[in-house]
Amino acid sequence: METQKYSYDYPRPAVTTDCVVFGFDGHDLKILLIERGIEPYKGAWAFPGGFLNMDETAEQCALRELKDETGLDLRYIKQVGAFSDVDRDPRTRVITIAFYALAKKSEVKGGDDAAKAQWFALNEVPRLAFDHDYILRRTMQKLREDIHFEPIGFGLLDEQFTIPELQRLYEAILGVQFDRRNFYKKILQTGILDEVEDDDRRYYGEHREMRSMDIGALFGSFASGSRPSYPNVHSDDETRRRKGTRFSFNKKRYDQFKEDNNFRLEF
Amino acid sequence: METQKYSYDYPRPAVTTDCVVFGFDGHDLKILLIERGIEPYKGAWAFPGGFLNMDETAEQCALRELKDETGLDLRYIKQVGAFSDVDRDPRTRVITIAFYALAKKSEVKGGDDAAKAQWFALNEVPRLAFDHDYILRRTMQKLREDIHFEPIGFGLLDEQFTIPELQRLYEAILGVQFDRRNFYKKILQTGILDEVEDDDRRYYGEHREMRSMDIGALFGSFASGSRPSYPNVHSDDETRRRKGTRFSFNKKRYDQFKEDNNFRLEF
DNA sequence: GCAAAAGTGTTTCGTTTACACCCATGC
DNA sequence: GCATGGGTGTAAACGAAACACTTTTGC
Repeated sequence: METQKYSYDYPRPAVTTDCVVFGFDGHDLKILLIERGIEPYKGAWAFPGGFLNMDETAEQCALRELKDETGLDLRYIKQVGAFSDVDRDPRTRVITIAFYALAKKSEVKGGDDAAKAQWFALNEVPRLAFDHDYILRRTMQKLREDIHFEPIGFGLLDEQFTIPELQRLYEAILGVQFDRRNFYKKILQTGILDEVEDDDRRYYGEHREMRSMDIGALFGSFASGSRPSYPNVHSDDETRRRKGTRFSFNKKRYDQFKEDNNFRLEF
Repeated sequence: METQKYSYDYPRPAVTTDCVVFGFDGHDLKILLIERGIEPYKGAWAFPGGFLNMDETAEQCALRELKDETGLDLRYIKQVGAFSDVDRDPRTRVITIAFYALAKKSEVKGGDDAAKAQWFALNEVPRLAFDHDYILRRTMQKLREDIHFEPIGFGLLDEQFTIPELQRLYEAILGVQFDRRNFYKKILQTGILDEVEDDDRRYYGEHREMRSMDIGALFGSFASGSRPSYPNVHSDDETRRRKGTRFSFNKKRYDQFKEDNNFRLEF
């Protein structure tokens, strides 16, 4: 190994990114962790992430590391913040920029490809490496705040979903229970959901790409420099007709609704 | 100048902090800028900030640089996020972690001590150096979001204030107008304000220190490692009796109110 | 056919909004 | 004394919350 190749007038911290990936299997909110293969914290679970390259933004770094380490090829992440405690990494001074990402139901199922990556339900998360326990707590806080401003629910569901699925998701994120009738009323009267006709269900596969672009436009504040690519589509059993009336998300009406309501969708 | 003293196996970006300081003079929301004395962007206005030392957190760095460059000795800042565009600094790869801070009315008045520091009303902000225009936009967004979760209004006012002052502040931050009667009703029925008795006003000076500690406890999520110090108290004319009924902020009732209302104080 | 989950309306209550006049202060 | 800003109550409209039964689906 060549050492000491890069020199500067003043000391510099190393900079990494970490990505908290949320997934929802229809009942529980989960996060994706990888088991560390090297010291420090060898054998402990941690968020996917790694060192920043000089020619990429933090967003690009987080997405690249996520793909390398878990096989997940997502496109939209949101920054949680920088974590800069002096001793957070025992090796050297490391500052990390944390993000969270939303994986769709189908992607959660396909996620175990990568060797050491594994989904954990939120209440079964083991003790994590570094300060990742703290980062997780902060990220959960941010997710709960952001859900009022961003269509997070729809980033975690596939194109078509039922209202009870959406309700369970909101309940999992916010940790509360809603009355089913009130939830139906509230979400339907916003007009942001389109009921999916029976005929459309058969063409479900062809709609996927559109759906991806919609979400991209929605998260306008997200990673600006990320290049387009397509998610790993797993046409599992559940893609076919399930019980319940299926809905899809109408971006145009969502934008309209946000403008009319001070950019809030409250539950 | 000795060069190249610090060497690493892999390239590292430089890391800086920037601090957007908000102040409120009773009518306009202002921010504190410094005129750059060196290239790049010599002569342009920018946020106070500078390079991170190896033995300090980003929060500590931002507070230190703020004091060095503007004379403001604040204690509570909140992180906006990391900005990592590859070309945001023409010299070398620089990542900045941005914060915002709240200065009290009295501190705004005393702020011009420092040579090149100057307060600008939000609608009179000049074009800024680096990507600071963008950082400012993002910071304003965050401030508008945070005002629902944190007692930001009270961080920008002195210990005693009138309800119309508080209303003007909310209006300045959110960019909307409220009905005066409804504002009174709403803020008073929360119970988080204590009316200041005439007698108490004379002891105002002695209450200042308590007030500082209250705010510290409130912003529990703020800089954890910051060391205690006391603000520059400017006993200007307005410390003495002004027109209008004066109120102070009751931390205990505020905490209670937040718990009862899902941590939101909506306007 | 039985259990579990989906789907639907109405009433009550509290919150938000709209609105006008008198009072105190400073010039 | 006049202009500016401070201080107060009520009624109407709206949105949130509470609440039970029928239908459909999966086994």
